[in-house]
Amino acid sequence: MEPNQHLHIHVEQDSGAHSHTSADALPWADAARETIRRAGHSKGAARDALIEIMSQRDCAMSVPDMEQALGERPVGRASVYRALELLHGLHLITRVDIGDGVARYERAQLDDDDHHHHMVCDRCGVLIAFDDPELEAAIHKLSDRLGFEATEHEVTLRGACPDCRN
Amino acid sequence: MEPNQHLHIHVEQDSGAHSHTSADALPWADAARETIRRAGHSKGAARDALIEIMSQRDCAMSVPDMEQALGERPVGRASVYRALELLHGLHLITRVDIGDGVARYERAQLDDDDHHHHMVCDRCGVLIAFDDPELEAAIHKLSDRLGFEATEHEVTLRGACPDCRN
DNA sequence: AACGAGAATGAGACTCAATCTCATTTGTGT
DNA sequence: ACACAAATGAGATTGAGTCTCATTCTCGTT
Repeated sequence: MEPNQHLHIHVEQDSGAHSHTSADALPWADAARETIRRAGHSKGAARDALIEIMSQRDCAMSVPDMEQALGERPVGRASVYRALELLHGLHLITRVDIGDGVARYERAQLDDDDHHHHMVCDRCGVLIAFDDPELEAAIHKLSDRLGFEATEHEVTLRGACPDCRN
Repeated sequence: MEPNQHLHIHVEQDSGAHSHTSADALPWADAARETIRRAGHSKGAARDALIEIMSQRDCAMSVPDMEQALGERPVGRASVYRALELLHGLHLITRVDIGDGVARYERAQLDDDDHHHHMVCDRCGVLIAFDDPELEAAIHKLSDRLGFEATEHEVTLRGACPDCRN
């Protein structure tokens, strides 16, 4: 029932396949470090290690996940949270909240071509990512009408995944 | 910066005004108690007090909010969480997660005419409820296409509210 | 109305993510 | 190399949420 599995689905409207591999990992790490430098920050080992870890994973990670992934490297809790705060403030990562009281974070997409949301299966706990142009369009139109300048949005579906429906 | 203010907005497409008053409060409390009874549960003072509190508020409440609202009445923490679990399981309340690590709950709408989502202002912390038929339609089409049986969904917009844009 | 099985309750211990403090280490410009 | 500022980490602290278990209450039965 823990979200330890991850899938990615792309809802096709018309075009071809859409890959969700970690091909963008390295460019993201570089872009992140560059953005941080330009924002006037010194470099630091803890933050660098965290960027390294996050660049290697496609799926949303919790802080405990990160601490485990860091393993060898001794990175203090406080530094992890500080780094996440900075990365989030610079829109380099996105916060994902699936409702279990644990914040998760994942790389923000450089091209907003790859923007996506999540479904959580109530039964097996699987976390499935998906993206849907039609949904994005509805959200953009909506925030315009509301006069709300939305810098971020998050959509979470909860229910039974295809496997658990059987 | 705390979500202590609440507004409700309805995005009109065609029809007339839509009220978001607590007119439905009493029917909801009755329906809730009836549903619980039919589900085979005995009645209990703590749960009843909680239903009373929740029926009087339109906006999403956190557990600390509820404990404060209960004030006089001595309701144990455990009973509050148990009652919420039961109410949620019976779809009588909806869980709202605005990303501050505190779960909030609000009455589920009896008619799904009044289903809504939330915007959180990053600056002043105001929590604004809205509903949009177009967004709902996009989500329903989406979950059909995904083969995901979504019993619940949640949309959260983050950014600057109309007031804070100035 | 008294009885008893099972449900509901509450005090408080406990877990764990997240925050805060502050002394120490590291990075950077001079 | 020097000095100041930024980054780091160990550990204390907070606070939401969970768990346990003894007690109280409900409700059908007698």
